[in-house]
Amino acid sequence: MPNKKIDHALEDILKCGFRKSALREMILASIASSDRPISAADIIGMLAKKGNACNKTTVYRELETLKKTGKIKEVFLRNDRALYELVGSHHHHIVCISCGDIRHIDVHEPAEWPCAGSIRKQGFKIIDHSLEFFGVCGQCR
Amino acid sequence: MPNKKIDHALEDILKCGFRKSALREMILASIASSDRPISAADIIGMLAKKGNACNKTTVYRELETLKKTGKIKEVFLRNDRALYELVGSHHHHIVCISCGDIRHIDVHEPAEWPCAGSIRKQGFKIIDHSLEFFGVCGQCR
DNA sequence: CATCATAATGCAACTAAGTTGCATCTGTCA
DNA sequence: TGACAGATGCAACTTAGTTGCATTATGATG
Repeated sequence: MPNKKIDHALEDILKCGFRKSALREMILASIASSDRPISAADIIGMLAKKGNACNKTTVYRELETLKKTGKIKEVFLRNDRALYELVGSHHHHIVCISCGDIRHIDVHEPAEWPCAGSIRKQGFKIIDHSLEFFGVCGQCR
Repeated sequence: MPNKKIDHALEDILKCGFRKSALREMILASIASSDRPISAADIIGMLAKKGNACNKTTVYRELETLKKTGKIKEVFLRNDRALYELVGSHHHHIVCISCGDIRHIDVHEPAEWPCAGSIRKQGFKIIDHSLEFFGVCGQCR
């Protein structure tokens, strides 16, 4: 199944001086196919299941490249492992503190947070923000 | 310097079936004395500087106890290490993606987030939330 | 289309955060 | 004050992530 979004991202990566490779495409596709942020271990597992065993070093380095080129972002939802998701529509998450399940949610946010002015006054340049809700999901209650 | 807040927390911990100990008090005091979330390694370093060398296992176990008894909370601001702060006034953070510096900020939030209703409708019980701003601090610009 | 610089990949060894089992010590309470 | 259970330290372990090095493959250029 061809994916325009992924193809476009790969072209863009090419312009940054990186190359196209089957593995790069598969790793990007894994992240794109998931409806929640996934870890390096998740990616290795997904590729292995499709018969594409892949070294963990390669995955970690690839995640670094995709991050540098702005294709994916790292999200901080638990400390034991890094999670990654496609950069795209801005959204937030609900995290179950019991089973660890993570889902996307849409939040109507103010165009400008009330605190943004005072943060800027400290000389801090805001690049991104996160808003996450922690609790117990329906399954775990 | 005696600290009422810490003494009260220790009394409360006692009621939970745990005991008072010099180390427990020092670890709690370390966290309380910092104006930003700190890591297990930070705590070990702070205690060592005061001449109170302490095993890392003890620190990790203590952090677990303090978390269970609701005295501290773990915050998710970077994946490479867990950070802890005192439970108390609800607040948020600004995180410098260049130097890693983390500071508290006060945010005027809505009493109820617009999305809270739809999250609850999914059967998810919200216990806590986080709102963090990532960017570049004045020092790093 | 052949060449070549450089990016991509894998492997093994390593680092560092955090965990576990076990022996010993100590605070609390009857 | 004696005993039980929690607190502590130590060593060994687990696991996410990193690094150095050798090999392979991509794509720009002539």
